[in-house]
Amino acid sequence: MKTAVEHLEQYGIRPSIQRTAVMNYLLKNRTHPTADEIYSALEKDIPRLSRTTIYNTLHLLYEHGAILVLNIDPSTTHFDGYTHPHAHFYCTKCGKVHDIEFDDAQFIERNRPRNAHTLTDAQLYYRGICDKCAEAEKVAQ
Amino acid sequence: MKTAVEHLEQYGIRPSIQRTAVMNYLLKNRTHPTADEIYSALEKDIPRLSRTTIYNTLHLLYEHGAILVLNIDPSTTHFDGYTHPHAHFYCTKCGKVHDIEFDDAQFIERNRPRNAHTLTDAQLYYRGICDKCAEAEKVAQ
DNA sequence: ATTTAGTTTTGTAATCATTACAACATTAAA
DNA sequence: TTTAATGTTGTAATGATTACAAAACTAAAT
Repeated sequence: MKTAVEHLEQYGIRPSIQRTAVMNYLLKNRTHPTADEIYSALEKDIPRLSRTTIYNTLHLLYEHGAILVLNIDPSTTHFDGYTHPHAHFYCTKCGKVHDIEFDDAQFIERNRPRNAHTLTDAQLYYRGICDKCAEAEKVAQ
Repeated sequence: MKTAVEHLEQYGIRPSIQRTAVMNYLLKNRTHPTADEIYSALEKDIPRLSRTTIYNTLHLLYEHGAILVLNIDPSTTHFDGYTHPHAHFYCTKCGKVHDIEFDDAQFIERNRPRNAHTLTDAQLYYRGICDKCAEAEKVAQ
C-alpha cells in the first residue's frame, strides 16, 4: 500500500506534516469522515492544529484530485481518500456513508454532459435507511 | 400540463396558497432554483411571505416525493420540480445547474445499495465548467 | 354563526459548518 | 543569512438553514 507522502507527491502536493496526516487519515480510515472528525482525530497528535488547516488541506487535496468530496449529507461535507469511481449510500438514520461498487464502469463517462468543457467531478449518491437501522427500528417497537 | 394544485394533491399535500406558489414556481421554472431565489420571486406576489415557509414547504414537498433536492452546489441547496430520473451538471463558474438525460434508465435501480432497506433518493451529479464559461474565458484573454 | 381543535404561516433568534483574513511560522532559494 | 515564497494558525465573520413560539387560517362540530 502506498504511503500518504507518496500519494501527495503523485498529485503534485508538497507533503507537510499536516497534509500528510490528513491524507494518511483518509487512506487508513475508509469511513468518509467530515472535516471535524478528521480534526478531532488529528489534534491529539498534532498540537496547535487548526481547523482552518484541515479545511485548507482538504480543498487542496480536492483541487489536485487526491480525494473525493461528498455532498451526500445535507448538513456537512464528507471526504473520501479512495478516488476510484464508485457510488455512495447515505443512511439518513445513522448518518453513515457506505461505498457502492457499480457494474458498468463506462456509464458515468458515457453519460457525461454534452455541454461540459471540463469535468472535475462525477458522483452517484443514494439516500435512504440502511438494513441495520431498519432492523433496530423493528426491535424497538 | 398538470397544474400545481393537481401536483400537490397527487402527492397528498394540501394545496395552500404558499405551497401552490412554490410548486407552481418549480414547475414553470426549470432552472433548479435555490430557496432564496424562490423566496425572492414569490414575495412580490405574496405579501408577508416568510423565508421559513419556503424552507418548510420545500421540505414537505421533498418528504412527499413531489420534488428533488439537489446537493450539487456545495454552498447552497437547489430544487427541482421535475422528478423523472435524470442527472445534473453543475458549472462551478456560472453556478448554473443543467439537466442530463441518461441512456440507461435501469442503471440506477440495478446498482442500488445491497444494504439499503429503504431508498428515498438517488442522484447522479457532474461538476465542471460548461462550454459557455470556457468560451467566455478564452475571449477574455 | 361560533366554538374548538388542528393545521399552516410568520418573524425573530439561534445554530453551525465553512470562509476571510491577517499574523505568525516554516521552508526553499539566492 | 537574507529574502521570498509557502504553509499554518486563531479569531472573527458569513450565510444558509433551523428552532421555536406566536399569530393566522381552515375545517369540522355544536
